[in-house]
Amino acid sequence: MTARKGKNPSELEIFRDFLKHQGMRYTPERETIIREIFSTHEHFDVDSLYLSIRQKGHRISKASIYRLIPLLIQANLIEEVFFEKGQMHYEHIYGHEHHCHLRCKQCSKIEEFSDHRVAQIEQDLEKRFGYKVLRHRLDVIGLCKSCQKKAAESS
Amino acid sequence: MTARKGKNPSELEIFRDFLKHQGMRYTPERETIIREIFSTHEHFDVDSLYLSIRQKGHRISKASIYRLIPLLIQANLIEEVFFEKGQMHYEHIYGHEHHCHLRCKQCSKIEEFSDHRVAQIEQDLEKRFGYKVLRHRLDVIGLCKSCQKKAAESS
DNA sequence: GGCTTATTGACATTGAATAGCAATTTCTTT
DNA sequence: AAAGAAATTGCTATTCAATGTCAATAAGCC
Repeated sequence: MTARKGKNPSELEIFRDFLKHQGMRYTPERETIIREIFSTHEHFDVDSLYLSIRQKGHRISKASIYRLIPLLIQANLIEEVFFEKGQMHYEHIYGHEHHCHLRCKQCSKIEEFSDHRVAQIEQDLEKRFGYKVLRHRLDVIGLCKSCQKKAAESS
Repeated sequence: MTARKGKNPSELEIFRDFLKHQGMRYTPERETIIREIFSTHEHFDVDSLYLSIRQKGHRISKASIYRLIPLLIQANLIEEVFFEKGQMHYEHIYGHEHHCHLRCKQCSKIEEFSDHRVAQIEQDLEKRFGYKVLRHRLDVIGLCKSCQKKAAESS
């Protein structure tokens, strides 16, 4: 399906360049973690990432994950999505169509969507405030269909 | 300026009703905390709120603040804005014109803005996904004018 | 291969947020 | 207005995500 024609650099190549530029080193541990992050398009937190890496038989310490995340953010490969139950949640943004989130306040279900009007808003903001816009995060919070039904029944 | 004509209930009245509805109690401690939150339109975190309450001579424990915040969120009086340096930041949403944030990635400066197109997006989402939309949060991240200048100089 | 220095992993530490509990205080019910 | 049931407060102890420390290891350059 997504036949990569060798034109876009992979996330690993990008990160390798990023590290070299900073005088840092490319290690097997870092590669393993990045491969795992990019193996799905799901959101993740440090704990779930750690577990899925372990389940695949790799022995990597949690500290290495914690240390890698700020670097991946700096390299624009992942970003913070939301903070829930005491843990930050992330998702990779490279190689993944940008999208916004529609979240149910009650059951935490998430729908993804995108809307070109946000890009227009960004352009206007650049003109109005003189910012160079890098990215945005739009979270819409509401009640999903079934939670509305439940709420109506219990009133 | 903002002559309150007694028509809109105050945040305290709303919260009082909310508490009664839940079988909970209205206490002087809760009133003091709410008054402090609504005395400015600034963002706050638990620590800064605790300090400003103490500076006004009130003796309220931090635990009471931590316990009150989820209630205020439930009552739709405040909401989480962003998580930074290990602390959640909040702002009150009742009695305060809704707005979005344009944040500088480098220096953390924040510009507030609002845009009617977001309301249109919400309406479309309700139709498309069958959600009842309650609110949204749009954070645009970029580089402010002076940080762009700095970046250009040091390249 | 050898050298410099970043990185790893294990453990200790920090600090925001939560839980437990006795002493109070609210609020309803006489 | 007084009493009683139950929620709340403030203190302390606890949890646990995230960070710091440091010796051992390994990457990357010559």
